[in-house]
Amino acid sequence: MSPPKAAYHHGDLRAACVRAAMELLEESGEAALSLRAVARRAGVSPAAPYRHYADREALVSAVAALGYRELAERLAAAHPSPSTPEQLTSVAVAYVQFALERPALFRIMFGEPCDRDNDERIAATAAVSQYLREIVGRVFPEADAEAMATATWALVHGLAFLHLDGKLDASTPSAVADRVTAAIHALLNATIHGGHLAGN
Amino acid sequence: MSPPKAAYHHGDLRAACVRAAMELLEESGEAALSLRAVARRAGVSPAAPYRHYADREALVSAVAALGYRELAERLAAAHPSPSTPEQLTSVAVAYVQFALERPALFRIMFGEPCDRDNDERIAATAAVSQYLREIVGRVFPEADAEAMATATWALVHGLAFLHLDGKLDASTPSAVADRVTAAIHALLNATIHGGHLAGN
DNA sequence: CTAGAATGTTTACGATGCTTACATTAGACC
DNA sequence: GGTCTAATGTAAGCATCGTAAACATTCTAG
Repeated sequence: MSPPKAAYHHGDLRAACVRAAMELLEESGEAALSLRAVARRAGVSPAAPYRHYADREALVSAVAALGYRELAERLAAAHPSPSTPEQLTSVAVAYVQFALERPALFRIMFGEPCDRDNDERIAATAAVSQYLREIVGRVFPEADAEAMATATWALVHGLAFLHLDGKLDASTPSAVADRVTAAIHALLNATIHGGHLAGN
Repeated sequence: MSPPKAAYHHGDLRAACVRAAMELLEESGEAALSLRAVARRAGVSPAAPYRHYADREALVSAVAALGYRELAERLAAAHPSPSTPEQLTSVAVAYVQFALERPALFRIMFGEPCDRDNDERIAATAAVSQYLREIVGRVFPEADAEAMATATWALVHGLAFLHLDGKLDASTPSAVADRVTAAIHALLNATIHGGHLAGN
């Protein structure tokens, strides 16, 4: 059907590996994500994936890159182009919920020493970063865009991890959404002893 | 010398294991942290650690717990009891720098599916959380303490991870400190289209 | 149709986590 | 002091893993 040009013996082992890896990850967590298991699931010998991925980490990076793309979709689905703090908040909630719905994937995307040489990965995270910067620029036009984008990403990213690690209660999605919303509002409304902080 | 009561065959394998594990972690990263390597370094048979730790994860949890304690010390050293935003910021910088100086440890503390049954670990993270809440209560007495503490921790935690993962440049400590400071200031000074956000 | 390149397979090695059965030693009791 | 028991460490072994090398198969170009 599609032009991925049906391949030799298997069909398209390269893609099948990422797919199998993603499935294993979602089904049984990161511990279950072994190259051998991926090969088994793809119906192929244990050494076959090495024709397409230099080592285990290369495969993991490919999975992470896919994860970034899916995260981007998810954020866009929450709101295509937020321009108010409320809309920004809904994107933040989507970010955290993505992390909670796919914890193993999220950990692979962010919780591992990352492969800085993987182009796919670099491009994917640059896209997320870029997307965030645009949003922040719209929502906080008066702020230092760079610093504000960093702060926003960090805030949301931190909320995701703290929930993921059980540091914050994540038993129900709505509790999470409320906490994320409250945290963002608290920060934005913070009045420092009634005044403003000295400029950066 | 000290009263740790010299033990049986080894001396104090339990403690020696955490120490060896921490060393391996700092020297060669998480990948090098195997139970066998720990046993080797402690000069003991590969199965010996199992007398003290049910499995690999139990040892890792012990290392993480130690990490929490060291992080707490580090934060206290930055400022014993911060009560201004500037002092809070210096604690935040210390948090991020701890993560960058001991990346493997930090990842083990926060980047792994955590063992929720480990008392040491629970107590240690509760302490950090409690400490943060006190600070925030002093610095932002008018804010919703709960939400504000959450937001602050998340912001700092997120900054740590984004630097750790190369999403933000962490080449020099001062660049990191500047960015952390700028991010916090940007958020606290954010004027949402000139106004405030609707209550919680 | 043939040759070479691309793709998978077999087999093997060393390392790991963990279990079971066994050996040693420390310390309590008499 | 001598003996018993439980705490501690050892030996040996299993299943799994990542990865490499040699080999086989199949696609594609000429």
